[in-house]
Formats: sequence, structure tokens, C-alpha cells
Amino acid sequence: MKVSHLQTEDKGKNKRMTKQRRIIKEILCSTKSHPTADWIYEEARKVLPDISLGTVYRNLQVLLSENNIQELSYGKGYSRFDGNPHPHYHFVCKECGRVFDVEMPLADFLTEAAAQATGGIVESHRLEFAGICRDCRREAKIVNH
Amino acid sequence: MKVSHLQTEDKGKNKRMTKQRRIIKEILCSTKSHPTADWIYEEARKVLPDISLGTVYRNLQVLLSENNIQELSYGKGYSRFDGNPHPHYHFVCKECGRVFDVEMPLADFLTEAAAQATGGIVESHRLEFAGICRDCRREAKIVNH
DNA sequence: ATAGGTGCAAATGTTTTGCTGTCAA
DNA sequence: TTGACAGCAAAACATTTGCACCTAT
Repeated sequence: MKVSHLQTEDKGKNKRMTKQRRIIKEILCSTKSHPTADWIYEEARKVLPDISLGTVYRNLQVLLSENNIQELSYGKGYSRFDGNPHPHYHFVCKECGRVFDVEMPLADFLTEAAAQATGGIVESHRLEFAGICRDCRREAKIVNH
Repeated sequence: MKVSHLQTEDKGKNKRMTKQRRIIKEILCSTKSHPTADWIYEEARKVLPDISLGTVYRNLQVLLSENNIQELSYGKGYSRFDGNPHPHYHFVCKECGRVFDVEMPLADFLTEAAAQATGGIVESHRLEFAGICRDCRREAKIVNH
């Protein structure tokens, strides 16, 4: 039975545990600050003065592909703009990349839950779903008949 | 009574309605495709062949500041990384910019609601709160005594 | 008339990549 | 031994900005 559809198809290949990769992972796991690549780079340099920023980025990609860490993407790629200024949710198809509006009521109670959990003032939230859109799902069915 | 804290402190200044700005707004309102700045630029060029990409970006900023449109930021700024690979929510303080983990249960039922609303397969969701964190709230209190 | 806006091009800032030498397995 | 990985620097990329001219008000 093939399992090639598994999203968690991590590890697998012959990855080497270099000191650079180990240090980067350690830095990332020893902070709760959700650091940027550059901050990780500066921290890593305290231990490995010759490490390069490229190495940091490459290792972050490896760790991501192994599901060892996660990325909060505020960067990379490009912004998308929405002519509708009212709060609503979005769905991103990871097959075709399109972004859809999701017609469902706002879950405002989440805001209160988060306010309690953080002790801060929560003014808004952003909710984004990911998966496979209706069109791409149909196509998949046809292809696999 | 001062209202300088209003987040919706839009308009106000003497903004001109140039043809560039009008076209950009029209393009944005006539599509549901959540376009990128570059796509908007290409569309606008069909009408105003000499419009520049810089103008598109500048006008998107103006429209954003007027709350006429919204941005789905997948770009700009930089990525942040999280050593914790398990799904959880985040809170971004718009005062100090720090990102916090939010300790609250996952609202998985949202996934089902979105699946129904979109007709697609929803595999995950990303939920992010924005507001003022506990520390910054305290500071504000002290300052305004 | 004039402040705000435009086009153009250069600058910025983050992330990626080509190349060559190195090192973990 | 050798293929994955490192360092370095250049490239790529979206986005921003400085400047001189233009135009909506």
C-alpha cells in the first residue's frame, strides 16, 4: 500500500546532523520568542562565528520539511489584497493556490477566550483554513478514477 | 473629546481621487480572486498603460489606511519560526510586535464549518489574534495614570 | 496655485541559489 | 569514500523610496 499522499512524509532521506543544524534547532527550541531567521543567525554566530545566513535559511527549510518546527509566515511570497474590507475568513487551496472567502459566521467568542488566556486586550483575529478546494478535489477524483 | 485612539481614524486628509486610484479600487472590487499587487498592476496597465508598480503599491497603502480594502499578508516583513511543531494559536501585540503562544484548546469544529461552507477538504487552520499584550497594557495605564 | 500624486529607477530587505570546498556517516 | 552540507557572495524577489514633473482641487 502506497502512502505517498501522507503529508507527514518527513525524514526519510539521509540527513546529516551537522553542528550547524543542531545549534539552530537548539536555539529555536530554547526560546518562546518566535524569532526571525536573522535573530537565529545572530544567536548561532555566538557559538559558530563563521556560520552563514544562507545556512540558517537552508536548515530552517530542512527542519520545516521534517515537521520539526513551524513557520509563521509574515514574510516570503507576496501579499494578497481583498476588496472587501469587512472581517471574514479565508480558505487557501494548497493545490491550486487560490484564496477563497469562507461564508461562515465570525467566531467572536474566540476573542474572549484568547483575552483570558493571554491577559491582554484582543481586538481582532485572523482565521485561515488550508486544504484542497472543491475544484481540485474533483480533479483528483477524476485522475485517480 | 479627543478620539485619537480610534483605530478607524481613516480619511481625514485631503486625498485626491486620481484615475490611477479609482482604477485600482475598481479592479480590486470587481474580482473575488484576492489578487497580488503585481496582478493588479497588469490589469491596471490594460487601462492605463503607463501606470507604474510603485503607484499601485502606494495606492494600496492609501486604500488600506482608509479601511477600504484589506491585506492578506503572506509577504512583506519576515517570517518567524516556532520551535513547537504542534498546532497552536498565536497572539501578536501591535504595540511591541512580540508574538505569543495562546494557551487555549484548538477549535477543531471550525474546520468542519469551513468544509461545509467551501465544499472543499479542510485540513488545517491558522488562527491569529491581534491586540495589546499584558505588558503593553500595563505601560499604557501607567503613562495615562 | 499648490499639496498630493505620478512615473521612473534606484534602493531596501528578506530569502534563495550557484559554486567550491568540507565533513558526517 | 562520497554525497549531503557548509561558507561566501551574487541573484532573485517583493516592496519602498527619492526625485522631478504633473494634476486634481
